[in-house]
Amino acid sequence: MRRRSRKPVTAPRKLPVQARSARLVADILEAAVRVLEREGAQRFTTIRVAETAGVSVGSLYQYFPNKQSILYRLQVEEWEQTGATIDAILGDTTQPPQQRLRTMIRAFFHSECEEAPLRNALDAATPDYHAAPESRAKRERGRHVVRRFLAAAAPRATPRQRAHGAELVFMTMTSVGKQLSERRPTKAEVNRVADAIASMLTWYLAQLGG
Amino acid sequence: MRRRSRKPVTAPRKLPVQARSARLVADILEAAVRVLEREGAQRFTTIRVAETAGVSVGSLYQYFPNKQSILYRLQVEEWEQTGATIDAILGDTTQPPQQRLRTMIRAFFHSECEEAPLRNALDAATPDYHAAPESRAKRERGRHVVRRFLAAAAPRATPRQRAHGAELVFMTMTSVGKQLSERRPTKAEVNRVADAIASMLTWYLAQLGG
DNA sequence: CTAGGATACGAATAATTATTCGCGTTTGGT
DNA sequence: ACCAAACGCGAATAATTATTCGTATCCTAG
Repeated sequence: MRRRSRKPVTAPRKLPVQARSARLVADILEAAVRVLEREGAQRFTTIRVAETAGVSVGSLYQYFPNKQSILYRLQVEEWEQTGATIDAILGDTTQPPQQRLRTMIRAFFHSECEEAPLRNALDAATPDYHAAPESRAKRERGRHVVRRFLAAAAPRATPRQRAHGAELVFMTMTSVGKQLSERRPTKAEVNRVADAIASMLTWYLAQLGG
Repeated sequence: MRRRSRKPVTAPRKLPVQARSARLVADILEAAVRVLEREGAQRFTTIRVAETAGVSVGSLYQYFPNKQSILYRLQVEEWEQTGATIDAILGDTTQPPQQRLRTMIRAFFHSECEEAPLRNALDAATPDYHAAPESRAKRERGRHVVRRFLAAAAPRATPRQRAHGAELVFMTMTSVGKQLSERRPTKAEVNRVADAIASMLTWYLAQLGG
């Protein structure tokens, strides 16, 4: 299956310099998404990705040191995108905090549900991604954004309380969003659950010192 | 890797009739748990399980039709145990509903965290377990228990509201519990999160018609 | 005590997979 | 037009794995 390799899985073997290789890398990443969505984590193989992309395995391995690196790259891109969305909504100071929280959770849940097959397969294919420093850094940044939001949402809380509150908001949001996405819910269901979660968290933050 | 087989993965190939084979089956299940805990889902192989159990692969395949059936059996046993605990706590009418909810969530979270390596590996090793009818039945029973509890916790809510409430309680509890367990938290952290979640859910149920 | 079913064994089988490597092709600068 | 580097290829390699099956051993009923 796998040869032993302790090299960092994220370091590319070679960087694309000509236009054709840049397109090749893009094609591979796009194909990887399609393979994950259509075949699932179990059937995510380098040969299948290469075939789907219309290139050969050898070409794939010229720009990705191993299979994991493709998956890691997709994970990073996923989180960067949703992270930016969260950041934008929570930082929109033209809205009152509770409105921001509700809007953000709705957006997050819908995003999770729309890309459910991809995200679930991606999570299943990268069982140790959470331990990776990249993942920890991304989530730390997410928690930081939420913590800054809490300065507005719970101004009278102590820093310690705010840290706990941010952790709770972040954890509840991400975990419920993930589980909800596994059920393939309707839009109405998503909104219902999102609003319930947002209401509970709003109440919690008010208790904390809103 | 795997030969095609469309037979139900849960049907045992043969039932143990003599004492030694009954012990063999027990040894295999016990070894499977240890392999999952110590090696993880990725390294869960039939040979490793057989070796750990001190038996041969051939013997293993005499009582389990395939690798999946071992994992499915462990999943079923896991959920039966925690399901019974939830049932007992929520049904204890000597306590007020909000107290029951808090106790149950604490117990559930601690149970999840204590067995985190096993549960996480088990989930990773059975990516399609949630689609299996056995799993759906177990969770349906769990939701039913929560729904019955809501009759006491939110007596003035409509049946529809109670159904939604039960879904929310169940989903929040299981998803947050799972995510929490992945962080290897201290007991104090577990209690803090459990109490926060319990408080939020209690407030939500009160809004619903407590 | 003994035969026949139950049990246990583990090397062999067959399939799958990640990754490599040598060779032919294309590209872009001069 | 030419050449060196970049690129692309895919059969070959090596490792791993689930599962089978022929054979040897054990247990128990009669």
